[in-house]
Amino acid sequence: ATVAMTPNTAHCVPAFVSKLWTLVEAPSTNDLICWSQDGCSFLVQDEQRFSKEVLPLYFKHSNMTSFVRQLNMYGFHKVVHMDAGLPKADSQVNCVEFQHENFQRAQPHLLGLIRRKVKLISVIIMQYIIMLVQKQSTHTQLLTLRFSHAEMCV
Amino acid sequence: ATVAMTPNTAHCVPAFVSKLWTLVEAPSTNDLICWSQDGCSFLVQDEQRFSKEVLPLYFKHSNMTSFVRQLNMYGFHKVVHMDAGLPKADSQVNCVEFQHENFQRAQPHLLGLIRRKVKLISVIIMQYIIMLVQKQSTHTQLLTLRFSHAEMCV
Amino acid sequence: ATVAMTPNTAHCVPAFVSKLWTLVEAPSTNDLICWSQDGCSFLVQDEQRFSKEVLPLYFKHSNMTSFVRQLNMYGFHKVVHMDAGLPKADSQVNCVEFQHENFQRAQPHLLGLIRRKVKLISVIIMQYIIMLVQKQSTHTQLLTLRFSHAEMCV
DNA sequence: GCCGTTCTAGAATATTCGATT
DNA sequence: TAATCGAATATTCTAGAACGG
Repeated sequence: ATVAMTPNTAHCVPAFVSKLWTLVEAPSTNDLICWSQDGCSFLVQDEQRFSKEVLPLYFKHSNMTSFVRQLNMYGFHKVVHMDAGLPKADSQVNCVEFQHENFQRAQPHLLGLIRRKVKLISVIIMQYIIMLVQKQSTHTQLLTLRFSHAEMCV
Repeated sequence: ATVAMTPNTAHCVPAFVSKLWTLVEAPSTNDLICWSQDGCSFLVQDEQRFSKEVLPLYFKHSNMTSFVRQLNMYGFHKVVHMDAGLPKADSQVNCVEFQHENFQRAQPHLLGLIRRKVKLISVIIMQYIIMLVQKQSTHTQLLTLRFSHAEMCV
Repeated sequence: ATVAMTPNTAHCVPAFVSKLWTLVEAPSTNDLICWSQDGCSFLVQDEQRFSKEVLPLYFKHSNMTSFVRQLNMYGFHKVVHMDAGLPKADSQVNCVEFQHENFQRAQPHLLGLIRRKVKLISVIIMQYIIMLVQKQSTHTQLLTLRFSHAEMCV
């Protein structure tokens, strides 16, 4: 099953999300990427084979890190397992799980709610402050300038 | 019994606490770590075997001191026994007991209340700044208000 | 060849850097990690095998991403190849290269100059604020006190 | 101009070591 | 002395930044 990728003004599904859905649904690659049992997350069974064999079929790269960067950019979160990082038994080797509240099996109508992240205003402000800081030669100058009593009292 | 460990949500159980609960509950290691009789604390019966055999199954180390550091970081306290410091009878050798008001047998719903100690004040300040930010409608307004106009124009 | 890891007052080599040097020098793993031809950088030939077979021998993990995070933390930079991102010929598959001006073949005396990155000035300022905060009893006091000229001039 | 890819950094927890009480 | 904590590095997950399409 695939999902429309064309921009439908209001509720279009981003290209990445659409590809991801197709990827998880595809029976041919279910041994490498598939839904979790309850359908609320998806699993990558063998990170190494997945990145080299499956990713280039959908994206312009074969790096797990780029795939994860996109997942985070769209608000997905890694599901942490109890045995994370421990020397693994063969049965449990290399299982990665990601989740997003609007990415669920049999719920394609939710996909349009998944949005790419943009910068927060707070981040923009902090960056502005840091830029100012870097232009100052001494700490005292900077600190005197920045936080004055009157400004901080709401 | 296991406890959900998903990060980044509001009321999730920290990974360490989740692992600890699993560890104490696990029947297979009840001879080394188990609940106390009243279920209000847990006991480590043989520190040496526990650290070498059980810890590496859940953590990236096999040191009792690292385990204790984490316990203290999450607000657990050692329960001091009356015979502490005395030459120990064989029956009492190597018994360590730790306690936390929200870590009790058959009360997993309390685990979410166990919090890692952090420098909370920094968070409070950041939230305060963010709150200030969110009260402003435009960037220019905000910047003018917070930090004097002259300073922000680089 | 190994490098002393003991803190020698002034110019001790950080544990990570020492391990990295040992790792690159070790003849037994030269097929997976070795010096570049000119000795000014090092190469990881097969990222997948390297991460699973070599990393756990030196670190508490087997993730390339954790290794790269440390490299960046110590000021190493990835050397970008011209064929990055292209469909790779078999001979060139999976070759990763990193470089640091003080990490060179036959120059172990430079290793002490490699330093872990520390927090940015903005963070230091925040911590200073926190220290001030902890001296105050109430929020109102704190906010007024915090950002006044006199307090911030160290 | 937004999205995708890559390299690097931020932020929180984890581990170690030594100081404090 | 024993229990707790501070601080530095280590590991993990997520985000910033630069660049190109």
